[in-house]
Amino acid sequence: MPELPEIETIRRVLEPQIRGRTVEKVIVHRQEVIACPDADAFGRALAGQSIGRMERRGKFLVIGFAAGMRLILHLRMTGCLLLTPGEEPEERHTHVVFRLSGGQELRFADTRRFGRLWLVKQGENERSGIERLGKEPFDPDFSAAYLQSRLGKRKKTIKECLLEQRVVAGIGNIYSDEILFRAGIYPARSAHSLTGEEWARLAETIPERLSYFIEKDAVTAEDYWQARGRAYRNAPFLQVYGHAGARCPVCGDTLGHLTIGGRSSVYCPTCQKAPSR
DNA sequence: CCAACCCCCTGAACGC
DNA sequence: TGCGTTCAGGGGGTTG
Repeated sequence: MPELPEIETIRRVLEPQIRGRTVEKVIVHRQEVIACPDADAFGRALAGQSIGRMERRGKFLVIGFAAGMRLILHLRMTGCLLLTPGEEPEERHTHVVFRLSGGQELRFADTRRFGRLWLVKQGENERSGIERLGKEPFDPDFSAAYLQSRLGKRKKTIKECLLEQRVVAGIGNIYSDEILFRAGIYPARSAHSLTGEEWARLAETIPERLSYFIEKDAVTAEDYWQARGRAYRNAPFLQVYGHAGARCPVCGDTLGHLTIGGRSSVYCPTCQKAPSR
């Protein structure tokens, strides 16, 4: 589910609420969601630790502890993090519970169990993939030159390229469609067919769209809790994703649908011209 | 390096 | 209404 804007929202809501709290106890219902170390070592290492900063890198969340220890989380499709009073009944599919000082619990729930947690010491990354991520869209070095150097010779479609976390960190299926629509680029174009001007437009549009959706996604701690950690509010602002068959908000043409790299894609046939051939 | 394919799970929506 | 099928906004691993 969540892509960069939603992960950023979770970070903004939770960080001020959990920072400085102590993890009193860890309860693991499903060991398989803990990628490393094993569940016992995971709980032992965290017990008594004080929570430091919570950061985002791509679609990963990283919670810092003393001595450089980090808890890395990836929510994948259906994972969610909920901070809730300990006396509240557990949501279905709650797999890991962090009991915090003050009576609150931080709970990781995930219907499909694709999400993973890694607890790593300073310098380690344990194949979480976080070390292999490409540039953050908000990195000052993020540029047309960077995109072109990484993708300019690729045969793959530009849409598939935007989904590659090793190139740009944080874009998923929804926002790749929104970005390509905004940039006026047909999603099934081969990356190597893009012009310099188009790379420049993409480099501008990627951070622009992502910040726009981060703002639209803003939510209070109370609303986040009410929605049980699933307060995704961007749907009303999506221009193309989920709107195949509807009118293009810019030109009024009928939005089309394509399958690209096995992923559903929506685009405007007028605003995003397909190559003639 | 790259592309093509496989796998992991549950639940909602769809089609008959 | 019921039931089988398809699809979903994530990523990793293996093979050629």
